[in-house]
Amino acid sequence: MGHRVAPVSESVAPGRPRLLLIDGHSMAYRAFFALPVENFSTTTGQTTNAVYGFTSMLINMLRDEAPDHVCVAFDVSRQTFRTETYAEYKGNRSSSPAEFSGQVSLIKEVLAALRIPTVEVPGYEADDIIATLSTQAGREEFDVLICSGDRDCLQLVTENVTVLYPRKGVSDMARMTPEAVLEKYGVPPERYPDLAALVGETSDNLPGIPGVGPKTAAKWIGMYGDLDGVIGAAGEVKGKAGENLRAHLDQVIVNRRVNGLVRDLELPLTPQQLRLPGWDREEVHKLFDGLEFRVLRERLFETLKSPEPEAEGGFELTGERLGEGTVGPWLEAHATGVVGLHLLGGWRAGRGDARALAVATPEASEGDGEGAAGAAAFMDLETVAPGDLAALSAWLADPLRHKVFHDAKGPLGALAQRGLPVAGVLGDTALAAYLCRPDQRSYDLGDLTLRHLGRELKVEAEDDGQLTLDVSEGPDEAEVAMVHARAVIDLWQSLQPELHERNAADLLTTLELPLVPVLQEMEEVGIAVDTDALSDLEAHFAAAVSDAAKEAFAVIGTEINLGSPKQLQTVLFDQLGMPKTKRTKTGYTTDADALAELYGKTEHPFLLHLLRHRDASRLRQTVEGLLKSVADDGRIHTTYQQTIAATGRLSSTDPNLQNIPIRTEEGRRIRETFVVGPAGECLLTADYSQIEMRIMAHLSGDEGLIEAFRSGEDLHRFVGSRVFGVEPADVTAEMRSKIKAMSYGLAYGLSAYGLSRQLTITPSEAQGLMDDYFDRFGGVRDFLRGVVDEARRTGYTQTILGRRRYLPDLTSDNRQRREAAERMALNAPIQGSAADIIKVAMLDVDRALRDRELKSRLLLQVHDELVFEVAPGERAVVEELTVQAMSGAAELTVPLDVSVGVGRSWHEAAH
DNA sequence: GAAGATACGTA
DNA sequence: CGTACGTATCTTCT
Repeated sequence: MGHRVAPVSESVAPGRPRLLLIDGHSMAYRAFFALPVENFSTTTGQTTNAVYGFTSMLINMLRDEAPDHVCVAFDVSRQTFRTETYAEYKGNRSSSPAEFSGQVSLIKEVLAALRIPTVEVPGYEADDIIATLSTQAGREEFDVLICSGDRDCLQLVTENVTVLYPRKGVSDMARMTPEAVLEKYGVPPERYPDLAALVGETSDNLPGIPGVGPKTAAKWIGMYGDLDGVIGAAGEVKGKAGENLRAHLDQVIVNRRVNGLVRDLELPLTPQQLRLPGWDREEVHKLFDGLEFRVLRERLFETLKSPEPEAEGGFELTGERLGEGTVGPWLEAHATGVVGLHLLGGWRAGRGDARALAVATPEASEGDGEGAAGAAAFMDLETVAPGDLAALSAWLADPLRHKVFHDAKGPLGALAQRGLPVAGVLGDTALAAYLCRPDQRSYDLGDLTLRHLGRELKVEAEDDGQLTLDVSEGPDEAEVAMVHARAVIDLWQSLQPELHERNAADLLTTLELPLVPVLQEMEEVGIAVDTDALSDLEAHFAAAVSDAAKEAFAVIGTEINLGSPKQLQTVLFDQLGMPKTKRTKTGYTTDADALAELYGKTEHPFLLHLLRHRDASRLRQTVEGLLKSVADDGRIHTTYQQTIAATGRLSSTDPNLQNIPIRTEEGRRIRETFVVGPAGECLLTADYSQIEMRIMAHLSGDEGLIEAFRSGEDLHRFVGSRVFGVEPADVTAEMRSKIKAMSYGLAYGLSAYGLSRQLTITPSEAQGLMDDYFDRFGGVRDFLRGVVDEARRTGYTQTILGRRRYLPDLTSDNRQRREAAERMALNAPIQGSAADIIKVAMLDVDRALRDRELKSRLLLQVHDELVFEVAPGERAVVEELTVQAMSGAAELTVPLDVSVGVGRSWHEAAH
């Protein structure tokens, strides 16, 4: 037998005991319909959607409500005292689907493994058990929560009894308190069965009074006090409703007899005996293995493990400001193992300034006593004595002295620019946390220490209970910096197991971490800009904007703000009476697609001017932004974000150089202003051709697609010839563009409907096109399906380098969220593998440039493209080693083609 | 002034 | 009812 784990309850603050009562059947049935049957079956063919949904709901309850007593009640059979009273009771219910029936016993097994008591009583329903327990518990000072999809339970609601009624699926619950019941139904909880008797309950096959809904029923109960009052006054109720009431009095009385819950059953257990005894880890493992519940298992263990020590306070500190002559000795004494570093200073856009450095050793290293405090030191880099600086410099540059930073890119650059290059960077806590959970929005050090260490990022206050006079004086800069360094090293150590569990340790060491200095240098170098040309462009686009605005105003006769969607809607739909477009949250869309469609319908010239205005002001705004970003050296230094995109891509900010226009002629003029610097020979761009489709071919192993890439034929032409059954030469431009749209759409989880919208064909034509595609490229279909299935089983997707993306929503009972997660699951391995590959290429190129001591530099990365500034005389060698590095970055079953171009501007270097 | 919504540029 | 981003602008709320 497995060892017991302490129940959640023991950690909950003392107070009134909390009892959770669940209607097992009702919730299981809800779960069954909330989750798609076809997505939940084990390899042996057992359907598990209801078990999954129920267990998921249960885990959420245990986590969010932290009950210390729990009971799940089940119905025994359909024969109850109610069917004796009223033979038709629930007579309308068809027998439950075959896939459902078998799952109830599995749910009972889950409950058994969790040591959650279940109760059932022949002749009675789960609701009666719940009613009895909640009545008893109410007398014994419990707070009671009832989880049931049966509205009859609402009669049990009191100040201390709340019903959680599922709104949608099994995760979205309405908290029905007395106030909520009154608000929703217009009667207090104890009168609810009176109301239900009048209105009827379809799901129980209890007919109500025709023409009487909750509003009328609530009004009557309000007037006559309760059902007896209503019945007594039946004679005086006027109108059709009154007639119907008199005609159906018998049914109403039956209804009321049947829907009242029994509160005094003989039960084998009292509320006190429902206390959770702790659960059986081993049995849960065995059971979940059989059910193939990987994600749920993790959620369960995460939820029910000894709860997080909630922000147990901050960090204790034993640290010192290093004075003259002490830096070398301190480092020798303390900084021999891995240490955390925290730099004070500033850095952005590749430039940095390092003012002071804090170093901390782990809080408790092996061999030390329990809670032994590590050492910490602080040194001011601006005032440090030459001898100390030399010692620090040697230590920083020593690759055998292992260091960990949080978000190293800025600090490494800042230190290097102060003449202190750093080697031996073993880790980066921001990158580590990102690789473990790439969907997080922030990897702020404070958030991470709270999340992983359960501690606030602050200096532990001296708790001597005394008020000091100078309350305003907090910890000084050095203390704060040392605490940060301590947090970094403690966090690093606590991240290790997770890093290995999630297969991310190698990815960190061999890919993301080595990329840090590469990105740092790209930012520092920047790209040269022809500011004069850029200013000319600004004027040009500004003129186009006011031109278009003038003409637009002339057409409609008023001057509105063309940038305001709200004002546009007034003009388009109210004043000009155009047909309504697709809905947005606040009205109707005025996006470019919709405007073009409107123009097709109305040919109204205002639309043309508006579109021109949009284009021109967009371009002007882009140019303005770029002009503002030009640094004193005449170059733009973007910042690359390495922990933002959940798929593993980089992103670029301040300014974003990954979305510089290229599609339109006017837009491309902006690319002409990105130029080679004065000392360079030219710019060189190198990009992967169709890398995502190649990855699709590789991952799917589809013979047809692989052949397409090996044949050297134009991809879309080749695929088109297969899909349409014609010779490649006979693939028309229209056929080719349809195929192109579909091929790319597949990698995004495009639906037939979406494809039809994009190609302006009917959904069934689009479906036909997709069917033909998959007939010819069945491997692609199998692959896409397999990706989602596997992700649902394991909880994550994987790239070719093992980069994971966790998608818990794949098993959400909310269809929108689930389908969104499915599309992410389709896309993540493809987009992410492409990101892996180009990162490998960047490392290889950087190493090659360094090894050969070339002066040319990598400047930009735009997802599948690299931009270099080529030093005089190096064009051929840079081209050669770039192609080498990029096409050799991964071994795929298809070649990785790279195309290269050179020119004085980014535009000219395109190809 | 912050926050949300809308629109749109790239791969 | 197509993935991944960043930025500018307008609107609404605090």
